Amino acid sequence: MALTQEQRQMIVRHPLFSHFKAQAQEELLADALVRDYDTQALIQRQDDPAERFYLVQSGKVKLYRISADGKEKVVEIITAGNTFAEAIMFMQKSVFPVCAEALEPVKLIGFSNRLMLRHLEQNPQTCLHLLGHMSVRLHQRLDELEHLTLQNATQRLALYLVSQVRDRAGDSAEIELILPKSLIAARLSIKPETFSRAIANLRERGLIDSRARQISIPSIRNLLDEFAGGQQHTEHKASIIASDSL
Amino acid sequence: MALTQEQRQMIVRHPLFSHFKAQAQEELLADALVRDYDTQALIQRQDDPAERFYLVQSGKVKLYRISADGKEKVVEIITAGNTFAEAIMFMQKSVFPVCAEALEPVKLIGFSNRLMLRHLEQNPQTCLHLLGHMSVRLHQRLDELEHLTLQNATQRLALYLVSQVRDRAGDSAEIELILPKSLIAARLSIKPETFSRAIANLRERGLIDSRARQISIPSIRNLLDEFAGGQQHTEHKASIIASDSL
DNA sequence: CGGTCGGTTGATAATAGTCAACCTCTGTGG
DNA sequence: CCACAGAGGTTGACTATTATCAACCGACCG
Repeated sequence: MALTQEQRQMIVRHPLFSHFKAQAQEELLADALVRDYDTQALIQRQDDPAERFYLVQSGKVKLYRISADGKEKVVEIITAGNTFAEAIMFMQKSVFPVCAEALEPVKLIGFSNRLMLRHLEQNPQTCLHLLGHMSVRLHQRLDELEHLTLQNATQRLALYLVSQVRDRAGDSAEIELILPKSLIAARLSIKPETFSRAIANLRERGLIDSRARQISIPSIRNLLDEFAGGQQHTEHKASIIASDSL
Repeated sequence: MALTQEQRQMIVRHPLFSHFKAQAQEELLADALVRDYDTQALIQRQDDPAERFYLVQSGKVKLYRISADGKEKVVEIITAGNTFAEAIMFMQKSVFPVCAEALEPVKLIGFSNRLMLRHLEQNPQTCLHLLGHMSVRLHQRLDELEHLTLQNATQRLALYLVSQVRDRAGDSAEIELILPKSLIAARLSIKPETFSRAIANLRERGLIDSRARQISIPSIRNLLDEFAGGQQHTEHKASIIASDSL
C-alpha cells in the first residue's frame, strides 16, 4: 500500500520533512503507515507505548487527558495538515501522555520515531526547525496557563472568538464555529452550561451577535477592551523554557 | 572579567554545553556575561527583547507573567545550576514572554543566543538533547494544565508536597519548604489564605503534620490515595507536541 | 516598644459546577 | 405527513469552591 501522490506532496511540504535530503525523505516515506479511523474511534490511549508520530491527512483529532478520577481535559484539537506526538520521540520513556480520539472520519500517516531520530542526527537544520516548533508550542501552553488562572470563563471565550477571526482587516468580523459548542467549551476548560451563559452574557452586552454557530462581532476592539485590554491587543508572542520545576 | 574556575566547571558540566567540542565551549565561555542582582531586582521585563539566555549560578529566580489587568501568575522558580530563557532563541520574534525577578541575591551567567545557535547548527547531538529537555518541559506544562483544571487547591497542594519529598525510600517523609508559603501558593495558583486553609485541612485529617515550614507526612500513600489515586502513584512521564492550536 | 512581615482565621461574595427541565432541530419509521 | 426519539444547546435553581476583605497573631528587628 504505497502512498498516493497527494499524500507524498502533503508530507514532503510539511516543515518537519521539507528540509531533509531527497534520500532521507524517501526512507521516511517508505516507512510511513496510513491508518483510518471512524468517528469516535480511540486512536491511542494515554500511557500506551509510542513508536510513531502522526500527520493528520484529513479529519480532526481530539487530544485529551484523563485524570485518575475519570475527568477529561481536552488539550488540543489537531486538524488536517498538522502533526501530533512528535515531541515524544525525544524522551527516554516513550509513552503517549494523552489519549487521541477521532472527531470525524480520520486518515493518519504515521512515521517511525526511530527512523526520524536517525535522520535528525544528521540534519541540524530540521532539528532547529523542530526546536522552533516546540518553542512556539511551549509558549502557547504558557498562554493557556495564564488564561486559565488569570481570566474567567467569559474572558477566555472572548479571546477564543477573536482567535477564530480569519480576516483581521476591519474591526468587525463574522465567524463560524468549526466545532460543536460543547467541544469548544471543553477546550476552554468550562462546562457547556457555562459556555452557553457566557455567550448569552456577551450577546446581552451587545459585544457579539449569534445565530447558532454563526457569530458576528461588531467591534473586535470593544470585545477585547471589555477585559482590561485582553493581552494588550493581540500582541506578545514568544516562549520560554526553564530547566527546573519548583 | 574572566570566569572563575568554579563558574567554568558549572557551565561545562551543564547538559546544554557538555556535548560541545572544546573549541565551541571556549567561544561560548569567552562570550559569557556575569551579572549580579539584589533581592527583588527585576532581571527582565515581559516583552523585552531577548538576546541571551541565562544560567543561574546562585540564588533563586522567579519567572512570572503579568496580565493586562495587573494580575501576576508565577510560572516557575529557577534554582542554582539551571538555565532559563533557552527556548526563546528559536523563535523569530525574540522577546521575553515572562518577567524575571531575583528572590534573593542572584548571580547569572548569560550566553549569546546568536552564538549558541551558530554552534547548535553544527552539533545535532546537543540539538537532540535540547529537544529532549523541551519535551520534558512541555510535558510538565501539560501536567500543570491538568492539575489546574482537574484538581482542586487541596489536591494540588498534596501533589506539591509529595513532589518535594527527596528520599522516597519509605512511605513516610519529612520535608522542609524551601520557599515562603505565599510563593508556593502563587506557584500553585491559589491565594495564601486558601493555601493556609488547605494545609489546615490536611492536618485535621491526619494526612500531614506541620510546624512552620517543617512538614511531616506519615504516609505518602494515604496522602495520594485521598485524591482518587492522584496520578496513579507518581507514574506517567512523557510529553506531546502538536502542530495546531484549536 | 512599636512596626512590619508572614501567616492564620473568620465572614462574605463571586464564579463556576451540578442537576434537572426544556427546547429545537433533524432524521426515522409508522 | 406526522409523531417521536435523540443530540446539541439553553435556562433555572442550587451548591461547591475559591477569592476577597478584614481582623488578628507571633516572631523578628531596629
